[in-house]
Amino acid sequence: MAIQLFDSLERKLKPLTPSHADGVFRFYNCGPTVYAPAHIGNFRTFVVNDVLRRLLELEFGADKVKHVRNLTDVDDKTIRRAREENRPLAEVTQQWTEKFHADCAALNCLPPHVEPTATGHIREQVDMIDVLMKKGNAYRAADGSVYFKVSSFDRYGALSRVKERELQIGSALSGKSHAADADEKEDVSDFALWKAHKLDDGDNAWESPWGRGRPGWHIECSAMSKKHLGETIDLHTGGVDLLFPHHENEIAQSECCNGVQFSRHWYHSEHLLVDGKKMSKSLGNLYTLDDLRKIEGPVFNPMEIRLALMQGHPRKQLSFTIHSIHSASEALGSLCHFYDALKTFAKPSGPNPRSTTTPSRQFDGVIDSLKSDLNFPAALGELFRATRESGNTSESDLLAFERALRVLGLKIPSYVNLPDDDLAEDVSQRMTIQKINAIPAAITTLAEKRWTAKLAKDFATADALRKELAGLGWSILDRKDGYSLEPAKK
RNA sequence: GGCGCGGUAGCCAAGUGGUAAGGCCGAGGUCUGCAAAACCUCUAUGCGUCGGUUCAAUUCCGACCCGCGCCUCCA
Repeated sequence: MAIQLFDSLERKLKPLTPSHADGVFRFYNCGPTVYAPAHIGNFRTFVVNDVLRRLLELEFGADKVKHVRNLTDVDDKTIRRAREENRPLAEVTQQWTEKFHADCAALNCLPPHVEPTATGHIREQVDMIDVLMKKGNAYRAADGSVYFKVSSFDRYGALSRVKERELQIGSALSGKSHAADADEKEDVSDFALWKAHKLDDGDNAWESPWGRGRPGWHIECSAMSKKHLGETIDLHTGGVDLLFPHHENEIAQSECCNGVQFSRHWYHSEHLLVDGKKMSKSLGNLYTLDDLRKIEGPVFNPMEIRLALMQGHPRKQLSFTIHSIHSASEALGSLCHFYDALKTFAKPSGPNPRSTTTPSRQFDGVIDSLKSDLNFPAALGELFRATRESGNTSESDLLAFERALRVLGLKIPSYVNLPDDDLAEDVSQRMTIQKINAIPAAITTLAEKRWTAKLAKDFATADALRKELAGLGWSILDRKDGYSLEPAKK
């Protein structure tokens, strides 16, 4: 069964297939603008794309997928941030690039094979603009900026189905002018390919045939996609808000420049909603990973966030609340127990059983649901259902479970390690160790006292100490041969 | 005004022309000094409202109500 994915352009499910002779599936995903920490809405999109990447690799082979995701490191926002902080642009974007990478790693998102930057591809962008100028799809305005002439491209609006005329009406009705560039453009719909240098841009300008300036936002993806994946790519993805104008403009630029189809397939993931609205600073409902880390404290596990972000269908808006994390946390906990039980009872049959055992079909429903338009809720439903129905004894079930987890990109904290465990990456987060490290000495002392009292069957004292610990925000959990401490659940 | 999406149990959320996956919460049970954990069981005669088509509609069609997004260099 081929991977079926909704195509935003043709508006129907289509199978994903590589089109180039080398069999490599070419996949471009619009990345972040690096001027601030990404919020969890951004990460919803990146998690969706991460699962897609993992699914593609499962389908075509790890060496048959090329995933490119750009970094926008020069635009109004990055420049403004650098100016406000009185720092060089490159320093600011470097800082936020590193933060982005750290957050992605925490969420277990695989790095793309190529992560090109806009400032690293000025030449490629200039070259494309040059072709567009020569072909008559672009013009230079009085101030030295270069604009794409939307009326020169018949198919403009095919993706967003927004007709040029309606666009103008819309602009007029909303009473908002396209402020900065409005005066120089021949038509409201035209968009900047090259922005002439302004005072506020500072040093952030490059030479071009049209004078000093910097590239417009849209051209970077066209240029970098072309350079790293070729003129026709197999899939282009991003958040819905990029559908118009960003992706519409990319199609116009690339197809006018190259004369061939730009992307064979378009895919857009929907927004994460918080309090029923799209996240925004002005509404005060914007969460970064660090915001959630602060709220959750020492029990914070980024996998809970990943799981929470996967609760809804990627093409539908998803409601996120703090309760979502709690819900995901509990669900993840049950997966942990299942995984431990499976590892304990599914006795390895040889020195390296994983290499000779075939995964069972127990968790195929997970993969099948993902292949069916990335149906996350259905896939997770299958995961939990199959978990409950599993006999807990089969080694091939263990392999099947691990394969399902890998595609979902879920890392499961585990107390049990098999001697031949090749899943170091998947069990690297040792919950116990993390938690023990975070326990203050005073708490440990109280817990020891309570344990002693319990062994002496002095339950009154033991219960009093448990209460005291609870008051301090810690719960004590008795185990078979001891106890463990955990921060009290909220 | 244009374009698009959605309204399913307390919350989140799949799905189907033939009678509602899954997760969380809640309830009961087993276990346990207690608690927790774990495990088991239960929890929508109903899928925004009103019509229509049909042997049969939550699922198709129409109208209406409500919510959200894009039309601003927002994932």
